[in-house]
Amino acid sequence: MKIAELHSWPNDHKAALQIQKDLSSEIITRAESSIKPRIVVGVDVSSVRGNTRLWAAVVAIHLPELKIVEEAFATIEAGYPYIPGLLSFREIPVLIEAMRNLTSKPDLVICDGQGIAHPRFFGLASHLGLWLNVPTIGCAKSLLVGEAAEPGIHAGDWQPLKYKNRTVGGILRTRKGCKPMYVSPGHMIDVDRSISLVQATNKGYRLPEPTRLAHLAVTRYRLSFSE
DNA sequence: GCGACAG
DNA sequence: ATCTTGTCGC
Repeated sequence: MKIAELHSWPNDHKAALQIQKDLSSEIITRAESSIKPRIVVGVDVSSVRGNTRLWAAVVAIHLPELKIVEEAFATIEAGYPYIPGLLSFREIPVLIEAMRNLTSKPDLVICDGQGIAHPRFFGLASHLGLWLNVPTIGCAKSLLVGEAAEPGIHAGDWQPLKYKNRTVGGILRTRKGCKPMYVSPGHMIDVDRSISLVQATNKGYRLPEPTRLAHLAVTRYRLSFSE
């Protein structure tokens, strides 16, 4: 068990890398259940250049209607800078705080970052999923690691994302003619199900609805502090 | 050593 | 991620 490390925070980069390596073995890369999720939560974090404060919004959506059932927020001082590959150590504390303010019980969380499509197979979505013990999907707007063929131009077209001889996710065209999304399992889910659930939560925009609404919500929340 | 690099 | 206007393509 590496659960102790799950709740201990790294003092330096080297410790952070080791924690990711150790915890990655705890990640389940298959579907925990075949039951369709009803409550899907989108999460997003916002900040301001030149300031260390972070704001977070979590938005619970009901499937398949894609309607908001609840929103929750939190803001704290960042305890960690942004370092590619170590994003979760920066964003998880404020996300945990926001999740504590949510009364709905999520069946699935969609994160704005990578899952196992990560140098040590332990991106933000994996870290958050392990911490919350909830199925999670990483749905990022750009690539961190891996290689894939260019997906077709139509919505729904996708290609497997490979990294170090493993299929770690897929590059998914969520909207015709738009830049694709980088989808990977976070925890307790597999690649195929991650792809299909991102599509099931898409409402015709590039971003899946939970993520899109969380982004709008966190921007609104952050701006409410400067007035 | 060099380039790449989620948010 | 943030800052920031108009502009091009489906």
